[in-house]
Amino acid sequence: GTTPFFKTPMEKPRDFLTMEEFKMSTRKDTWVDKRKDKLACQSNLGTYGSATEDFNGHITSKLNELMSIYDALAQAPLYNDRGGKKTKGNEYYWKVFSMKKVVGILKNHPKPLRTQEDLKELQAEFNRRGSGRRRKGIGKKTWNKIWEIMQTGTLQRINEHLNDPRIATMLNFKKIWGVGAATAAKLWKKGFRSIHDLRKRVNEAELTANQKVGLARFEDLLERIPRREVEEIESVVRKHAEAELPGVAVVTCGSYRRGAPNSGDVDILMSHPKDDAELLSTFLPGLVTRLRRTGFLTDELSHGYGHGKRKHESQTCFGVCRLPPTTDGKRRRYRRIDLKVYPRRSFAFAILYFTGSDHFNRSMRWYAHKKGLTLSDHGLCKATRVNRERVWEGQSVFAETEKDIFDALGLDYVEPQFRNVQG
DNA sequence: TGGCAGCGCAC
DNA sequence: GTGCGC
DNA sequence: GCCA
Repeated sequence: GTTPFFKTPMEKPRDFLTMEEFKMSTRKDTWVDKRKDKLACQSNLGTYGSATEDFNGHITSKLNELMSIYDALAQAPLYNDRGGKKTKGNEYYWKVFSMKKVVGILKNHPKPLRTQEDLKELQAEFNRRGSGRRRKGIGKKTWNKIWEIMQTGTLQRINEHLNDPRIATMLNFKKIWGVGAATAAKLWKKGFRSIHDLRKRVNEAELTANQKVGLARFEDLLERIPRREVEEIESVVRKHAEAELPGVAVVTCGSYRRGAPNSGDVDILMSHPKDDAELLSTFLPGLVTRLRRTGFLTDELSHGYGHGKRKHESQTCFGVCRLPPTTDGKRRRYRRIDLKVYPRRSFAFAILYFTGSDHFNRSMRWYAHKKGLTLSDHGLCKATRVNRERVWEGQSVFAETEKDIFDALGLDYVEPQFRNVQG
C-alpha cells in the first residue's frame, strides 16, 4: 500500500500530472472537504474492518435470503408476466442495493441484537444528531424487518416467496456461474426443475459455454476458499508468471488482501516495469498457456486480451483452476480465478480498485465525484460533465503507490485490512 | 422525485 | 442489443 | 429500500 511495487522508481509518463500539478488544478476547501471525516472510507478507521466475529448472523442470514429473492425478481423480466423493466431502473435492484448495505452494517455491529433494548440502543445511535455523526442506511421498513426476525426468527415475506416453487427453483439455477435471473426464468419455462435435471438434459438447455462450465463445477464453486488455499493458488501463479516474465509483480487483491479468513474467488493482479505495449501483447496469453498445460487452469470463461478501445490499458482472463491433489491423495476443489495485467502506470489504481470493499470504493468515488474528479482502476482525473454526459476527462495524477492516490484526494491513508467497510 | 457507476465480454 | 459479472 |  505505501511501498512501491518495484525496486526501481518509475519515471512519470508524459501524459500524467505530478502531484503538485494535480492538486493545483483541483478545487479545495469545498463543502465535502469539511465533511470528509464522515466518509465510509475514512470515518470507520480503526473501528470496522478487523471485525472477524459475526454477532448478528441470525439476522443477516435472513436478510440475505430475502435479498437473493429480490435479486431474482429484480432481473427477471421473463418471470414477471407483465415484463420487468429492462434496466436496473427496476424497483428490486435498489432494494438489493440498500439491503446489502444494511447487512454490512449489522455484520460490523460489535454485539448481538437480542432484546428490544439492544435494538433501541442501535436505533438511538442512528438517530443521534449534533455532537455524534448521524449514521445512515437503515430506514423504517428495515427496522421493522430486523424486529420481526428478532421476534420470530424469520421473515414472513421470505416464506411467501419460497413457497412459490418457481422462485425456489430459479434461486437454485441462479447459483450457477453465468446464469442470471433471465436464464433461470427461461430454464423454468423450458421445464427444468433441478440441477440434476439440467445435467441430464443439458443439450436441451441451450446453455452458453460459460454456463456449461458453471454447471459442471456447480458444487465446488459454491464453496468459500480458505485463506491458506488462496496463498497456495497465488504461489502457483507466481511461479509460472515469473517463468514467463522475470521480475513480474503478483498481488492477490479482493477480500484476501483485506485479511479475510476465506474468499469467494481469487483475484490476482500483475504488472511489470517493462514497456506497456510489450507487456500487454504477449504476457497474459503466455501465462495462460502455461497454467493450462500444467492442468492448473481447467476452464477459461472470458478473456480481455484487448482488441477493443482500451487494449493498451489492461488484460484479463477469468477462469477456473484447481490445485493438484494433496499428498494423501485428496482431490482439491475447482476455484474461480481472475487474472489481470495492468501497465505499471495504472497498477496502483488497479490494486486500490480491486482490493475494495465495494462500499469502500463507492465512498471514495463519491468523494472524488464531489470534487469534480473521477476515480477508476486506471487513474484519478478531472472530469467535466454536461447534462450528465462526461465530455472531457483530464490527465490522471501520477501514482506509484496506493498512498499516492489517497494523498491526491486529500484523504488519510487506510490500510487494506481496514477497508472492510460495508455501510 | 430522482439518484444510487459504469464497463467489457459472450452471444 | 441483452444478459451477466465485475 | 434509503436519502436529500
